[in-house]
Amino acid sequence: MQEIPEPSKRRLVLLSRLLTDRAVKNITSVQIESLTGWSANLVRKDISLLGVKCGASNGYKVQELKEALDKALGTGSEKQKCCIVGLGRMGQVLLDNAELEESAFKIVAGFDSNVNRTEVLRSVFPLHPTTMLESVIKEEGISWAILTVNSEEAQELATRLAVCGIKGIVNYTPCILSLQKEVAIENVCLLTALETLVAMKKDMAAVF
Amino acid sequence: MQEIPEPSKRRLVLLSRLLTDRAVKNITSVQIESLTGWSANLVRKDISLLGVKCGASNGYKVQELKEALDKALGTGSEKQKCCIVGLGRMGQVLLDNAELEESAFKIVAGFDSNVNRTEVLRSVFPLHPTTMLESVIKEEGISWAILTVNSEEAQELATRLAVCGIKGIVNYTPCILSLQKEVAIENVCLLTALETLVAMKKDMAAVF
DNA sequence: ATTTGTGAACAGTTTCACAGCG
DNA sequence: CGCTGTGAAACTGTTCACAAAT
Repeated sequence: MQEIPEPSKRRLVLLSRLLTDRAVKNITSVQIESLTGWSANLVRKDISLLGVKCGASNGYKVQELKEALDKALGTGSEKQKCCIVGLGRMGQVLLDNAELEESAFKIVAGFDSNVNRTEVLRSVFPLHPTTMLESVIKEEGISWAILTVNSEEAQELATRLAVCGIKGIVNYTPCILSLQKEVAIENVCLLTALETLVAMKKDMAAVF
Repeated sequence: MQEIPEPSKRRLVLLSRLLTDRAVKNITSVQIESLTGWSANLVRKDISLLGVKCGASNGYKVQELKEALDKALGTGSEKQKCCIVGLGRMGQVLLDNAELEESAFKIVAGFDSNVNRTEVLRSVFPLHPTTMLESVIKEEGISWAILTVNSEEAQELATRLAVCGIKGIVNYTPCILSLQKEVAIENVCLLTALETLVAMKKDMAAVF
């Protein structure tokens, strides 16, 4: 009994996505290789970590594999509650984002320090002033946060979210958030992503 | 002479960010550890890969370290040209994104298959119909793309970008893009980020 | 016959321990 | 003498090769 490696988890999340809406009944590790670029060997190893055997001479059964993935990834069961912190331009786009419609996630609250916004903006879930952050997160049992505030507020609000017991933050700000390692962070800011692309493509020879 | 490991590159990108606008002259690996969660040993190893020696008994010289990072990461020199593909709600938010203002990146073109949008929307750089994608990218010498189209168009446009010789794509769509591995991809879609957070926090025990 | 599943070998990454330097 | 810089050790993740399964 061992823990699934982090790189494998990241690939398995994407594999689950790859399998959704796929019309075929079966898929082989070689087909997955050609779709993702991960070696067929690696794909098989990753899947074997799930502890299910849903493949044979004609490849994996897509349906069974998808179910095993969702179960292992925690994406299958009931809806995970999220909140949006920061209702500026980016936050507003994510507010009524159809993307999450058929997903395992549900946004149940929005916050902004500008009361004008929380009163004027319309959404299917309630919007609150940031002063209510702690109480609403506790009452609603929110586990995940989407951070779309401006840079000046980012660390302070991240800290408050962490104190609330939030399990993870999707960070749209360019700030490096300093939090205890129990809080997972995914940095999705455009600038960071672009810089990472450049670093990946650059042949950075270590000088040795 | 060896290549810098990918995990190190990703950390170094974030380290560079951490150092910007930092008022202090010096910073130690232990301070970086407390800000980032990476062990001080790892921080020193990462920095040593740059081949510069900018630290001593009172820590690293922030200025020198920052310069070495930007040089190694390719983020220091002249502006990198980017384009936005897809001018829906997300694309529009990124259009006049102040975030890139003082960065190494410059958006020089936007594309959308809806000519209404390319004609009505205002921005400091020109907007073109998607039919112009190949010619504009070639003429402008654009290296990086920000993909904000809807899911249906994502793979087709990614393929066209790859054919143009684009070096990397920041993927805002929930699609898994299939491209030759010369094209770097950073997935920043909200759904993927949330699913990754859940997977990271879940104690996924491999069944052995 | 073809493809999975997996232990063992290999490669990559991180940690450790301590020499060297300001 | 505290902190960096770095080989060597320990650990983690990937590839390989082939037995098992259908």
